Amino acid sequence: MSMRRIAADLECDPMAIYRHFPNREALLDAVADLALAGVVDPGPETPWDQRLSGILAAARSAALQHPGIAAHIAARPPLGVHGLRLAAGITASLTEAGLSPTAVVQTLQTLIAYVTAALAMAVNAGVRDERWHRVSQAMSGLPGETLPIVGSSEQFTYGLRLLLHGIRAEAAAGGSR
Amino acid sequence: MSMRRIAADLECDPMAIYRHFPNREALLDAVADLALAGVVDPGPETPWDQRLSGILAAARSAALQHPGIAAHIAARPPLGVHGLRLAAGITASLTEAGLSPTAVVQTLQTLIAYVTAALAMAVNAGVRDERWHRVSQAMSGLPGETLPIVGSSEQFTYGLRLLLHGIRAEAAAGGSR
DNA sequence: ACCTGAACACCGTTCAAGT
DNA sequence: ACCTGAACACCGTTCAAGT
Repeated sequence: MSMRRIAADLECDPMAIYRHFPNREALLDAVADLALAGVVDPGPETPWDQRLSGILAAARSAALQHPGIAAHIAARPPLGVHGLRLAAGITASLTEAGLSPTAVVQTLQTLIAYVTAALAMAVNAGVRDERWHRVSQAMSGLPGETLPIVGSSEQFTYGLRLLLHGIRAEAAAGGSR
Repeated sequence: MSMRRIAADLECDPMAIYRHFPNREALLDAVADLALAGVVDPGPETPWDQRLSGILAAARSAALQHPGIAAHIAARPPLGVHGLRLAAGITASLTEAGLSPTAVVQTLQTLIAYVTAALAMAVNAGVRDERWHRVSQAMSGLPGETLPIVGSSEQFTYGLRLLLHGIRAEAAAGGSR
């Protein structure tokens, strides 16, 4: 929620917020970046794939700890200091993996797309989205109990593993280009 | 935009809409599904990876032809008739690829996450998001002209290729499980 | 010069009042 | 019984009026 709601929680006039931020979006950007402050980059000593997974998983769980802001993180490019710091870590990992500069940027975009979507799913799925449950049941015919939960960290890890396979294949195929 | 706006365009009372749909979300779900009506599934004769790419790319471009509804498609599970039809096509492709039933459901979720995120990027990036441009520049040091455009179909295809690599690897590793 | 809060132009939805 | 539209409880933001 926002502006009036935040102002009420802060026990101040709604307009006082506009003294500090030009608009609602700027305020949410700032909060979003703050939510990523605690995410640690394992750094260049860690193997690139572990570093990559580490950053992405940590960013995901950090965002989920502030569910109110997760939707906004999911919707905007990471231009705050912490967002850029993590993007730099991912970029370094991908470069170390052997991708060309162009491939690094494309893969960075793909990864951010994936994390934000996984985040969005986790947020508006609660923990188990009844709607998703119905899709899965309709498709698979599996009993409900064994289905992977939408937006779960297991589900996130699975998709990330697919992408890591792709990155390795891409690096092997065109690394020097 | 919505309810009052739609009613104005329809030249009717805003409340008349509530005679046909219980709420705004139900209306948008219906419109979203309609937007996917024209997406054709190449069908089982087509090799699974081409079928998969075909469905996803077609769904993406169909959604982008109605930019007003793309954001909603990006935010909700595909439970309309056309959404389920496409999900069934994807499921069939993944099964043919050799994934286990559980892997099929997990991969389906991953793919939908990716498409919806790519869609969201394309929508709120216009065609070239100045914010994204800044991230990419900060990261890569490449001249702006050569950067892949955020939310472009080339960018979409690149990420999809990564995922297809992952699916093939997964099928080869654990197909019979 | 600074800050407050009334006011503007919205929104989705409810529900009493009309037919 | 059906439908309309006034009203409710919001929203982000502007801007005139106060100090």
